[in-house]
Amino acid sequence: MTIQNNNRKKSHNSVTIVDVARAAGVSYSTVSRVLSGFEFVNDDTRKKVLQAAEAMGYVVNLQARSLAGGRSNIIGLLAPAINNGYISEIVRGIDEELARSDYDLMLYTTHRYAGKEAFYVKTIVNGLVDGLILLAPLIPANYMQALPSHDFPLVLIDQANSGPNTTTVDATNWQGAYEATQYLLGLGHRRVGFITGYMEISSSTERLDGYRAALHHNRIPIDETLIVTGDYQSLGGFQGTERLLALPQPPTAIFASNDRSAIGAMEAIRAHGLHIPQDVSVIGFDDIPEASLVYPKLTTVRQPLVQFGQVAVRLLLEKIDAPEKEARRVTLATQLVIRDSCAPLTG
Amino acid sequence: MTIQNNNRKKSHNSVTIVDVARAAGVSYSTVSRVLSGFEFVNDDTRKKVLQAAEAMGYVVNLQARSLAGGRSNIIGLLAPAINNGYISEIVRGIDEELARSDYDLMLYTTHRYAGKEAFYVKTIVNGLVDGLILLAPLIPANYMQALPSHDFPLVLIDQANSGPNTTTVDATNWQGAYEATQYLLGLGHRRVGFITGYMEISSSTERLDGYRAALHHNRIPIDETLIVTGDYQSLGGFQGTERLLALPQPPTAIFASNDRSAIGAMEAIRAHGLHIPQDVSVIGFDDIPEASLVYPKLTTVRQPLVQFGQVAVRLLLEKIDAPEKEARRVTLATQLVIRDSCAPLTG
DNA sequence: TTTTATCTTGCAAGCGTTTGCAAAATTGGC
DNA sequence: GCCAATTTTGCAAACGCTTGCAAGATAAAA
Repeated sequence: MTIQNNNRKKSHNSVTIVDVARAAGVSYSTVSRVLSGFEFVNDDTRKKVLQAAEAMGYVVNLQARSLAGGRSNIIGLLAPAINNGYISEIVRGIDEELARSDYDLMLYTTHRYAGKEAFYVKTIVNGLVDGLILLAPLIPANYMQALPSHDFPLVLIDQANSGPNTTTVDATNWQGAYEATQYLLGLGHRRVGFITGYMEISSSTERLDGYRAALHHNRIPIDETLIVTGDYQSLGGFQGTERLLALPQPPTAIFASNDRSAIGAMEAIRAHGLHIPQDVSVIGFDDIPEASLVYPKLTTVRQPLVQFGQVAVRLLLEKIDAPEKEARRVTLATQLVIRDSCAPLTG
Repeated sequence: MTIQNNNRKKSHNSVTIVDVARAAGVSYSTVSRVLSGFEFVNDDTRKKVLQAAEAMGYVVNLQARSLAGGRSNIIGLLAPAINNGYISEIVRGIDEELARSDYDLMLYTTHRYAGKEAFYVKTIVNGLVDGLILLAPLIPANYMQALPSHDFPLVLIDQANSGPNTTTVDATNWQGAYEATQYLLGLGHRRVGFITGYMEISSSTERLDGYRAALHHNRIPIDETLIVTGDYQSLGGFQGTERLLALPQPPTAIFASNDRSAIGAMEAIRAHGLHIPQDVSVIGFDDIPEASLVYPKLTTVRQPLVQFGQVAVRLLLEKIDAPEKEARRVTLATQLVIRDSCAPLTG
């Protein structure tokens, strides 16, 4: 039984369209029309209104606008967290692209909502935002079922497990993993350890498949003991690597499903007194900013992270403008970035 | 002259308090009172309403609530960007603390608003958010003057140049810089280069002062050529270091005003074919996650970044509950974190 | 000049809440 | 069992905006 706090006076002495209307000598609906860009307004009237609004320092009240059925000009972003390079690069892309439109960003971190996704999505979406970006959600369905309508503007980033009719942006995970593995094989490695990502997420399985395919095409039998389960986290990479190094025949190269786990792997390797890349080569995936900060600089498969965000926003705005339009899936190309963490197999 | 897009039907088939009221057999104001925790409601009524709301999947419409004078339960964060460890650590703290309350976060990156801060702050604040956090703003006044009332809930992080009556959280910049310099001097260094931060920001001047004070207390004359201007960015650190190394008598240690510029400094040093810490010691400030990723691991002055965010939120919520209360300034302690980038002066 | 099509504008209703005010119901004291 | 004090409820008026409808202006056509 909470105590109500009543001291919130309506101190918004703010200028409303009514004030502007009075100053400009027109009706408030005309002001509304000018301000929301309606076509059929006399140019003189428009000018008058705009001037008055400017002079009085009018700013729109987004709440009211969106309550009345207009747009809130806010889009929601649901991300697992924001404390890692992967996500913050994507968010940067989102932010940059949003800056070109006049939308603002509402940020939700999903760790808060474990188990109550549906409820929170409802709250979010209940008028507040015009569209929603889901960034690498574990189980997209949890969120999607809470959406108010089937064609509520929604874009998924980096998650392909979401049914056919969903707008998605992701990268060529399979291809990227294939090339990375190929690269390692080209350096002479035959025992290539693989640390998986979090296997609920589609990118993880795609990367694993790419790895398998590359071995297969090179007629290298797949040794299942070389495939260890990770979780896209640094610690997972560390632990997975420890298991790999404890093998009777440890790998000479390790392909980690993302850079974070690759960084964990590097630590584990060093903890074993081994050198990178002389003793063990390491390759990652993502090319987060940290990848070129670690020593040795990490060879990795670049995903165009910033572009993920930009494209997602563009797709979302499209969808907002035309909700009935067909969903699209945009797959961006990955690219092998060779730095210092891989060496040819010697001996 | 934009084309109006009218296809946004009110498809919010959402449950409103009126629906809940009907189902529970009470008036909608009673529902409102139950839902916003008003005291004087009969327990049975309360139960009935809560049940009905639950059963119907009611979720509040934040727009309407806040328009009608309630709280939006959203706080705004104005940050320069989000693509660096410094900020994302703080945001993490904010997010964590927010998760414990039931507030949500609206994120604004200020780079979008260059020169129009006042206008955007007005928009933001115009009903949308219950309070505002300003993260390391260059010129706080630009934002503050746009606030609707003098005691609109506002907290500044890491910016002390904001007049006396502002709630602020920052760290012991002077002290931290003093200790870092002291540490370098203790290692025998006498020529300690200093790369400043962006000098518009109070932390920059405080750190510079701390550096000066430490030299002074050790009776080491201050060589102004050893103090070069940076901007808290990696590139600034790089360029500053190049100037330092080009000096007739280059420094044997470099104190960069933050980790980003320290990382830039390290690159410059390596680019000159010198080794860290054997040839030049480097010390940073902040202890962002990247600091322990680089090679060698960066010795630095830790700021409790996550805590910045947490404390800021707590102060802000306090302020929201009691806007008339006195402003406070909370200064958190820094701490020297010794890693591998500094060595005793040899020869 | 009249008629008709096309622009412009204003009015009023409504979006989903909160909250002041007053009426109704309950409680307690005699 | 009655009256006053207190608790509980409902009504109605905002909050600031959008938008369908209809009327008034204006331009084009006849």
